[in-house]
Amino acid sequence: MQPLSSREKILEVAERRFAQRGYAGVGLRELASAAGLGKSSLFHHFASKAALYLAVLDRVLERIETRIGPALAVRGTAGERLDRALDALIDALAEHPTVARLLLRALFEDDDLPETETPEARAVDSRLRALIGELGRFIDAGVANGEFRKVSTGDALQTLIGATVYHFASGEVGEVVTGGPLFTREAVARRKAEVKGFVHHGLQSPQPQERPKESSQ
Amino acid sequence: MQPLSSREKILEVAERRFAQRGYAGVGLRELASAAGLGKSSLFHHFASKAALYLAVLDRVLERIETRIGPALAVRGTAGERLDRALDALIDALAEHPTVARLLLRALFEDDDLPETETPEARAVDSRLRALIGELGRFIDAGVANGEFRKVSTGDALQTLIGATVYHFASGEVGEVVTGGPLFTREAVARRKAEVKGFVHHGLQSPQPQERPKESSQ
DNA sequence: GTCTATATCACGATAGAC
DNA sequence: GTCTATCGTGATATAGAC
Repeated sequence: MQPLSSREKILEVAERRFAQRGYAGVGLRELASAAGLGKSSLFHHFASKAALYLAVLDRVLERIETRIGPALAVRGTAGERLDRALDALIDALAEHPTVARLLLRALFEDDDLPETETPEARAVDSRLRALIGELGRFIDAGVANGEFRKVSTGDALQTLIGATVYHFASGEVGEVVTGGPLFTREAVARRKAEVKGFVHHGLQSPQPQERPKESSQ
Repeated sequence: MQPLSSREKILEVAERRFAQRGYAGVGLRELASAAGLGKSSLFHHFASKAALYLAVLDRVLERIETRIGPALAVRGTAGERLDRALDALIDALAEHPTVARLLLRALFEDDDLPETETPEARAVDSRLRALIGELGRFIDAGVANGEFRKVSTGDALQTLIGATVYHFASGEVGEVVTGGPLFTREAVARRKAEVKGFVHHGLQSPQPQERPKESSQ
């Protein structure tokens, strides 16, 4: 693998910084020098700070798409496909702590961006809508064929996003809640199992007072 | 009710601004004039921007505590108490769109604050830990008496936080996902029902291909 | 308790040499 | 494609009059 181009190096550094401190919290001077460049050189590669931020977001969404698309395309019951999609999504989020944080910050940092009518912004927006639409149609299909309960598709999707994206973005608070790190192999594997278990069976056991000592972990 | 004191007015305005644009995105000048004051007068009421931010957070956590505490203290099965706690939490989050956003931003904006060793910061931290501990012990109890599945307490708690806090913080993205507003009375009521339904029954129906047309909405 | 004025600094962005 | 220098602006915070 050849060494990173300046553009790629900038994107890499920017992803970490934006995930950690948010759009407004990152200064281009600091970012440039962390990428081994002078501040002005950034403007040769990206038209503005907002354009750089959107390029970072786009790259992350593209990575997630690449993982989830094939998982949803697999044949099988809706339950099986859901398991695969959750595994793929969690793998994408667990790959690096920046991913979930960027996604979660992007929820409300739209307000922060100076212009929202640029072509880059519309590209990110349509990528996100495509991903949401894909997952939504998939849940709909499961409800339609009777395999899933008659849930509100949108609310179910929100719950799944919360269970995955929020979790891996939750940082120190999440470590307090779970009592340990979030990104070790064991923690990620446990999260996958717990989310799938929660989705499949629900929190409340079907037989309240019966054989309380058997279920798998 | 007497008119708001300057301090209260500042806290009110600051809560909206910090929720909307984040810690780094808010300028004290703009904030002060929105509160009807000169910029320098803020420093008479709060020692620094960070202290103001922490005061805002503390006030929000206090409001949530006030709602959830009584709900958890009620007698009943773990399932009933869970329903009450979820209702109380969702009511607190739905009261004003700032609440969930502030909480979610607080997850990662700790990195943004200049000092984390001030007494105010420790007050917020201990308030948060108390709330988490309370909810955790409550789930533990439900698992211990066999009413809940043998889930990982921390992961279940993370899922519940995601289903509630994330949802009401999700803004425009959440509106795209659910296909409508998040804070209308109907949307909040539907969210309560969906979250409780999801928690109780799980997404996958117990009898995959049977009576697919009956369950409640 | 609020104000004006100011100190100090960092920000995003541009100009233009090399 | 990277650099130095600089513009204009707005940031947090302080000093001190009223």
